[in-house]
Amino acid sequence: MRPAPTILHLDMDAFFAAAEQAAKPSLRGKPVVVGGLGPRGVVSTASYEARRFGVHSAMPMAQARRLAPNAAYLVPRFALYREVSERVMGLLGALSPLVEPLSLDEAFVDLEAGGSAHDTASALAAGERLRRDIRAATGLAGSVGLAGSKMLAKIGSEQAKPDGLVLIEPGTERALLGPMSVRILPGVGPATGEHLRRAGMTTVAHLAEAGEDELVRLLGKAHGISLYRMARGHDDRPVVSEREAKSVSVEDTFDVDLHDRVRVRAEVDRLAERCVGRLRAAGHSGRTVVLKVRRYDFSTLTRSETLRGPTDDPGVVREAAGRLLEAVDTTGGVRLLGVGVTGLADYTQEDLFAQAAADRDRAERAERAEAAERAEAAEEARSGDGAPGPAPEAVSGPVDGPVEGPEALAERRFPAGHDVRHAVFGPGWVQGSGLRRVTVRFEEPGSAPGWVRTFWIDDPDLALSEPLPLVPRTPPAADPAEAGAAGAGGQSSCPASRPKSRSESRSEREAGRSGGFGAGRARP
DNA sequence: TCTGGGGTCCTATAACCA
DNA sequence: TCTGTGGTTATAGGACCC
Repeated sequence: MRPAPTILHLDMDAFFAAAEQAAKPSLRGKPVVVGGLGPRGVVSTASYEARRFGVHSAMPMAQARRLAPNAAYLVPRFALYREVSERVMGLLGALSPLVEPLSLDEAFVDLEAGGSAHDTASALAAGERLRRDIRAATGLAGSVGLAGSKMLAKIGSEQAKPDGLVLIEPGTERALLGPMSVRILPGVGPATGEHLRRAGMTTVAHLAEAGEDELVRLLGKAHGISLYRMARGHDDRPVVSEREAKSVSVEDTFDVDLHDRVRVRAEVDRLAERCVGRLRAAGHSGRTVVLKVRRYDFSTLTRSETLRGPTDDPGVVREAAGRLLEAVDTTGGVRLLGVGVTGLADYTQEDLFAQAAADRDRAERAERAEAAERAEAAEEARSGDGAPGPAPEAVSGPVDGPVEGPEALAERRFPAGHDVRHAVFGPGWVQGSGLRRVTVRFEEPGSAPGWVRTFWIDDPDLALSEPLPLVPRTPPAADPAEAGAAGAGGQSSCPASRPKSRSESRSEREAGRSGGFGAGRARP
């Protein structure tokens, strides 16, 4: 018996960028790029408008800026995305108790387990209803794939993008998959793709023809077997709702490579503290401490140490990470450091020596911290190419990348894209900051595109604020005026009375279907 | 101006033990 | 006692995913 197409895969379209566009009316229909804005940042998400310039996820931000110099560049606001995600996941939960979130913007749902679909027609109806509900609740578009397996449902949602639904009828898998690139299959990334290409296999059909033995020979047992099954359209992985975390880790890439051992050690200490903070917040302890070092040449190595029992003691993790660091050659410079804990448990074994060790450690750390301050100054002198001295405010701040001048200070206090509130002008968001000034655009999710104004960063009337909901939490009862402004997908009713600039006209053309959105103003 | 951050899973090798 | 075998752990690295 063929399975009914009752596995649903939801993928929100350009999620981070779309959420920012919904929050900021002037960005609708415009290229928006969300990601790290530092010198070594990469793109998290590009809006569809930005993708037309060739910008895509994981691309170095510098390259994105070259391709789309006029796009809006924003740092991610996870608090906002989490909130939207929770609303979406809530809607999925209403369809079935079997929901498997893959990330903030993606999930599988077993519709049959929830009794919300049992055949093609009912699955289609549930999928379309879900897309409508998501749009009503969040203002955002999500694409849906429906199929008899996870793999095919995911391929379906991929094909449905943007803002669509695709159902893959059971029985049509082989014909559909055959001509597709091997890269469509889960687990085939750049390395495996290249490996297969060298063996003459570029399409899914090639894999199915090659046979299991050949794929196992090429890729190893687990990978070979699973890939052969997938290539033939077989995938019986169940939707699992609860997954236990297996590790917790934090890592930082530095704007400038670290050369000084003392500074490196101080950073490892900080990361260990942060890691344990997260570990504890999750109610876990862990037994194996992992240190990760990426060197100046991007070569990455990890060193790990397994303790006698699980711990959530910051001193113990710090010490272990410090010991691991001692075995690593960092001459030449360190680009990234990370500290992680695996072998998670939900209890700790009170280590009798932990207390004593922590005491000893504290004394050592105090010494190191002093030395680190000196080293940091030296680091800056080496790499600063004439950068101005540290701003007074920066000195008391946490050790975090190079000492900042006035430019970086404003950027950190008012990160691009974050919500602010002005005592007189009300809610808005940071359009840009630097040289001790902040430029704010005064608009909010339901409003018309707003105007901009620039303030000094120490303006007492200006403060960062929490993200505003994209759609009002409790929709007002059928008031036509209100519904028009905030209801369906942020269709802000904004007449553009001002003549459009050339770049705006182009953006709107490129925006295609979303052309009804407000014009806004050109970015400075 | 090359290349983030937080994960998962798999493989190979070595050590240890019965 | 020597040798082989097989299982489990620890460790390191790599690929992949969003």
